[in-house]
Amino acid sequence: MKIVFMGTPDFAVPSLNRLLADGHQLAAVYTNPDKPKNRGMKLTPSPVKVAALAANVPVIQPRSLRDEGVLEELAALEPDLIVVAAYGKLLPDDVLALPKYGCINVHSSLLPKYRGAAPINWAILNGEKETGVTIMYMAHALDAGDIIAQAATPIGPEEDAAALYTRLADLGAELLSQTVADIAAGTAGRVPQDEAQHTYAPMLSRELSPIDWSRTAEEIHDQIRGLVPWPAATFELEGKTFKAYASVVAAETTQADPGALLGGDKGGIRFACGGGTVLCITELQAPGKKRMKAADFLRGHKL
RNA sequence: CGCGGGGUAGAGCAGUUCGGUAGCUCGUCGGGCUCAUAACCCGGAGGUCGUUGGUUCAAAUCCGGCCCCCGCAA
Repeated sequence: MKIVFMGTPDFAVPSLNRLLADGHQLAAVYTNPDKPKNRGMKLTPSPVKVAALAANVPVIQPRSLRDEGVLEELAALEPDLIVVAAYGKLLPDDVLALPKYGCINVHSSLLPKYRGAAPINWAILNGEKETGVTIMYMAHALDAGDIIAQAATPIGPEEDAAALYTRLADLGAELLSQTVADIAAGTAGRVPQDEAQHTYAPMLSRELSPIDWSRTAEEIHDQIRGLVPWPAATFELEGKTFKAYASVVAAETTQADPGALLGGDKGGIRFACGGGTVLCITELQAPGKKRMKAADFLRGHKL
């Protein structure tokens, strides 16, 4: 099977590597152009580009798939199949129609739920107990194509988005491997999505960060782990804005107003939440400091 | 040269303004108390103060170069 792969972030890397390990011919890898990132605005290649170069696969980085000559270049590769995983661009209809076996996408949710940019985070933010990955044919509308295969997995009660991200990337690669084999064998299924059930998982922003202590401890716990590692849930303490990276819902209850600081010890820093519930922040980051356990923070700071 | 914060004992911090014996909390080791303890009491070990040059009688502290870390921004 002659495949063109399109992807950009870490999520796509296991899928690319799995296709290589399965012995498929990778005609080229498309990924977003190197961007100025981080301190000093250094030009940084995408994780997929790094992986592709390591495997000696040609890398193509068009600014837009609609630019002059891009379609021709892609057509010249004569791919049997285009595999997309978090590429970060919509594919024009011309591209969708190009490969013999079509274009398929690895998406990190159980479609039709959580179409869009941040399905992993939103599943946790919404307190879902289960999520998964979907391989589907790509259609004109975003994440709306016919489903080929799905794999579900439970979300651990303490699991954060970063951990789930890694797990789903591996699960997606596994499912992709099977699916490509099924497509080659002509045994792949094709089931339309139930449009009535679809929801969207929009891009994250820092507007989601501030903790509203009037929500329940459970909800805030979901917010904290759903926003790891970025943009991270934030709260105010002693006039500074801290990021919260991990928490546990306390067994105790309180009469204190939501947001009240109840205390801090080896277990963490406890705050009153909505409905008398209590949340214990166990991992945090002060401005200019590294991410650390709440217990470590308390060694140098009296509350 | 995009903007800002930071590097001091195993961990987290204070001390830097105004140079003058390396300090706090925790951990760790030893001893004590206790039915017992992550509690309490006593004692000890552990730091080239990121690095490198300079100023000075004297530098964690003042001045210059460099390295690394964090946030913003993307």
